[in-house]
Amino acid sequence: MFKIGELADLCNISADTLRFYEKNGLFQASKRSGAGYRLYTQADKNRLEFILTSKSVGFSLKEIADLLSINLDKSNRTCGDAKQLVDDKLAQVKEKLAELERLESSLQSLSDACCGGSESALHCTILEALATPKKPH
Amino acid sequence: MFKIGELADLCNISADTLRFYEKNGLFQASKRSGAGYRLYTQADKNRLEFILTSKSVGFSLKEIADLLSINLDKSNRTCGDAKQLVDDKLAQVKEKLAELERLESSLQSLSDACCGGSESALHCTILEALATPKKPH
DNA sequence: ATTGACCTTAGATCTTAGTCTAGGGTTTAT
DNA sequence: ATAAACCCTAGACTAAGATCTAAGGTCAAT
Ligand SMILES: [Zn+2]
Ligand SMILES: [Zn+2]
Ligand SMILES: [Zn+2]
Ligand SMILES: [Zn+2]
Repeated sequence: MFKIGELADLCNISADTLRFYEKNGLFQASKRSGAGYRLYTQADKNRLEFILTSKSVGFSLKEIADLLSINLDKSNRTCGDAKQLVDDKLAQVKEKLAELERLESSLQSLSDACCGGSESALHCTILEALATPKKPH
Repeated sequence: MFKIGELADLCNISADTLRFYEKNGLFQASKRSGAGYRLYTQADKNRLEFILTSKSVGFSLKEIADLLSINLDKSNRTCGDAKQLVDDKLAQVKEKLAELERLESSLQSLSDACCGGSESALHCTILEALATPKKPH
């Protein structure tokens, strides 16, 4: 059994984060000691690793709760259920990517057009471009 | 002169947002009416358009404040000053892009490996992969 | 003269994922 | 037996960019 600080160290997160996950219903210690200390089992640690791996591929805590509920009830849930969550997330990520690519290209154009020199910015193409209203897309 | 609602409509934002920008030092009405109503000039509108265009290429409000201060004092600032802000932002955007591309590829692998069918999720490769601790990169 | 649309302020609330503090109890080692 | 290191709770605070609410004042038209 691990105390909260031990588990936190093992998983490279803080004890505060573990308490936060608990408060948000993601993750509870299996037991408490006589003094009220949280005591985590290996199974608890596995569940936490599931959470952290999910986080590392971009899922929010709310989405991770959904993944966990599928994982907890595997035999009554389908591959389709799991894949749906992944595909929804993938779609979100692609959307953000597209937006960031748009920003990247706008910024690159701004940067390319400006000499970046040390003369005054009176005719700076960046400032001129930013002062020009853009039609909404 | 525009009242706050008029300017907001013209620029497709809310009056609340204009008050919020004011509170954050980005943007103030040139005048107030006898009753205390904000009154905006065409120059105010130009400044707002600068803000909104900057926002649309990804600058935060804090960064926009920097851009505005360069724009307001053009003759004492340099192209290099302006370009620096753009290049810093570009670097940030590229960083986020790289992270999102990493997420995209992880999610795509998860999705590709799962049949997505309607049988039980007992052997779902997605759930298996998420249960496998990842070494930190 | 009263309705409705508009404006004012200060302050609360939202989202996300925590971090930090205060005030106190427990365990371990010296 | 006492200090260090750990744990507990509840609740406040952070960033960012708004949005919403309450309570009230103003303006145009009927
Ligand atoms: Zn130049
Ligand atoms: Zn320039
Ligand atoms: Zn399957
Ligand atoms: Zn599957």
